[in-house]
Amino acid sequence: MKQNVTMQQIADEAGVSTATVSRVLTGHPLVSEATRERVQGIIDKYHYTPNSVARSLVRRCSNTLGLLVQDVSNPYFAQMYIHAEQHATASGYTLMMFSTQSQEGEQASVQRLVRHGVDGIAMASATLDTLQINEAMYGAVEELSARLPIVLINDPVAGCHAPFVAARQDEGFAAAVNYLLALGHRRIAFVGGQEENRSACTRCRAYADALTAHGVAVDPRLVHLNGFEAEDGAQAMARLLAGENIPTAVICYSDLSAMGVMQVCHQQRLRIPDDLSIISCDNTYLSRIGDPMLTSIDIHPGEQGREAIHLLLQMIGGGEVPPETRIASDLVIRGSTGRAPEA
Amino acid sequence: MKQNVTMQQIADEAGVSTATVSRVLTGHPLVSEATRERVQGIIDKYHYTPNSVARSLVRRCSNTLGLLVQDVSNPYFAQMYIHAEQHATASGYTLMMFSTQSQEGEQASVQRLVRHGVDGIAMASATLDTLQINEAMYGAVEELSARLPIVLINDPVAGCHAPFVAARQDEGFAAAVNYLLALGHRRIAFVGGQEENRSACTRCRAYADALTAHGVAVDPRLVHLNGFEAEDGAQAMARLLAGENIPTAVICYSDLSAMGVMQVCHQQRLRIPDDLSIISCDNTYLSRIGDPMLTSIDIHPGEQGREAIHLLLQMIGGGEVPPETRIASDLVIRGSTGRAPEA
DNA sequence: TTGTAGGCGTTATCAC
DNA sequence: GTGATAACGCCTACAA
Repeated sequence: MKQNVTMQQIADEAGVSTATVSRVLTGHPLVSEATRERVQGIIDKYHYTPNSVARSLVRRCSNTLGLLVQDVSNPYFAQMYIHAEQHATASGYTLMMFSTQSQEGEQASVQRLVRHGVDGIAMASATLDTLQINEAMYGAVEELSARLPIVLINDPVAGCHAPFVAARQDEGFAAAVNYLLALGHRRIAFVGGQEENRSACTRCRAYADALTAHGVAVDPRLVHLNGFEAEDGAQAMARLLAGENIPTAVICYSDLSAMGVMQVCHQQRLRIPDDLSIISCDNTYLSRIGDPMLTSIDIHPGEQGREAIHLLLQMIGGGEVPPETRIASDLVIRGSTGRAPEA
Repeated sequence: MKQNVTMQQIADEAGVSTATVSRVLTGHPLVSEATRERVQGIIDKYHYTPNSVARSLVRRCSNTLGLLVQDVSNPYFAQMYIHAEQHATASGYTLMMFSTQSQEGEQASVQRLVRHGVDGIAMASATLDTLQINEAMYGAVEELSARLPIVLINDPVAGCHAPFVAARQDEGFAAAVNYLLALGHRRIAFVGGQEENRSACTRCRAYADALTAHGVAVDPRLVHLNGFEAEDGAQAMARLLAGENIPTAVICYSDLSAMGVMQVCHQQRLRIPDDLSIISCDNTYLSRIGDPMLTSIDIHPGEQGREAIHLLLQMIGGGEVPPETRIASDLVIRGSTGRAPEA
């Protein structure tokens, strides 16, 4: 392993001090054109780039940001990451992403980000998206945000004072219900998510509220918060079809849930949207690769990621940021929704 | 922003020198039980963790590894990352992943990893997976691997001497063809990938070779290397169905390609596998969320990632590593393949 | 067993 | 304009 070239060597060869090299590097104005050129020549010759570890140490900032997501293999989070990364890069920062996979890994990941000296952290935390209060995590976040810019990507958490960015999931789901009602549907099911999950509850409550607001009673047999995976969606759909009050439309927690629902519909030869309408949420590419393509609630994961980075940069710059940033949701209409079948 | 606790403060409060604190931290044996406990107490009290930036600087290694992938939103790469990350973490390392999205971003990403002082880099490079020789990239990799452990995740590249890990794509695709031939298929199409892409060529050649080995001529009208996206798969399938020599089976470059193929089949009311058999590659969760589930060639992205990290760690430890590591491919049979329809 | 001192590669504050 | 010099927070001979 060849040693990396150091600033001292550049300085020696250029016959100047390291201070001057440093000035050339950072574009400091007080350096004569002649020396600047000479030094730059040596720098180019060796393809020298300053050691950012040393630089971070003395500058006490690393130009690095952290992003925590639950699972990158979910295109929803992948999208969030990609956009966050682009924004960070465009702003001269490097984004370190960790996919925690499990709630247990979350605190450890935060610790690692901190130790690696990131200048700020955006968290799409799983732990903070549950209803069961996790004191340890709350405390950790509170403590952390006293030392470091922290932005939560989530619905608001009581007791956490970090600014957050979140989609208007409620509006999106209400719009979805209204759209289905307008198409004549009355037996509308909700599939996916989990009882203890805050996002799932928010979405499900928006669904229920929109129904009751239009005088449609919520049938608990049509509500299946049985998990986040495609397979869970499939199971829920199978049970719905085996049940008594068969729905004419299904609203899904996510694209993934919807894929499971679609799978069962195909298996059972249900025609979509003739026999059953489906609306998913997330509007990732998954909503476009099935047949028919899914009408989907776009909660803009990319924008959420981008905005989180934006807020982080503001905070690092010493600016004030609003305690909450809301991203609008849009209902993207595609082929999976249609008029309710004549009863 | 509260200052972080430093080693000096711990030392002061414990009434020892920083050297002793350091020894406690690193588990050095030569420190009395009494002082160790006292120091550890203070450390725990403040939740002190050593600043890893400073540590990296003096140790001249960061316990950090880099992974470059083309696109994390592709579950294939997400899987690779997740397993690589797990292995790195289990080995006391932190993995920094960059999703380059474009070939242009690749070199910049490598540069950033290097500057951030990673101890080694695993690259699932897009640039190195093309047939058109990219001198710049070759040079960069060669130069890099003289200074830093580098592992390529790819088929071998002439002129690059970094060790690589790659799946036996050829075997997987040959097995897929053989399986279809055994089911009586003769008109077998290939869909997805790109002419200039090395992986695509490897897979397509394996497909062609397996066919000719069994005396089946390759019909160029059945080969569509028209892109990597699901949509490209859909277009190819649409063209196949509009063509003269309609296939009874399709082998797809990837799960994504296969999703597009499936989409068109559903649209055109083709029954799978009765009218058409489909085999995909990658065996990500995509292959399990459609109906029917896809028979798929598993090229074990997770194992590739894990193995790449393993090799990197070996190299860092000064060990010798084999120039090439091959991962077997398996054909996972599911519902999308069946006997050829009677002609 | 513990402390002192020097250095890791930069940057920033002074003088000159 | 430029160059010493002192940090930044930690590790490691070497000395005690």
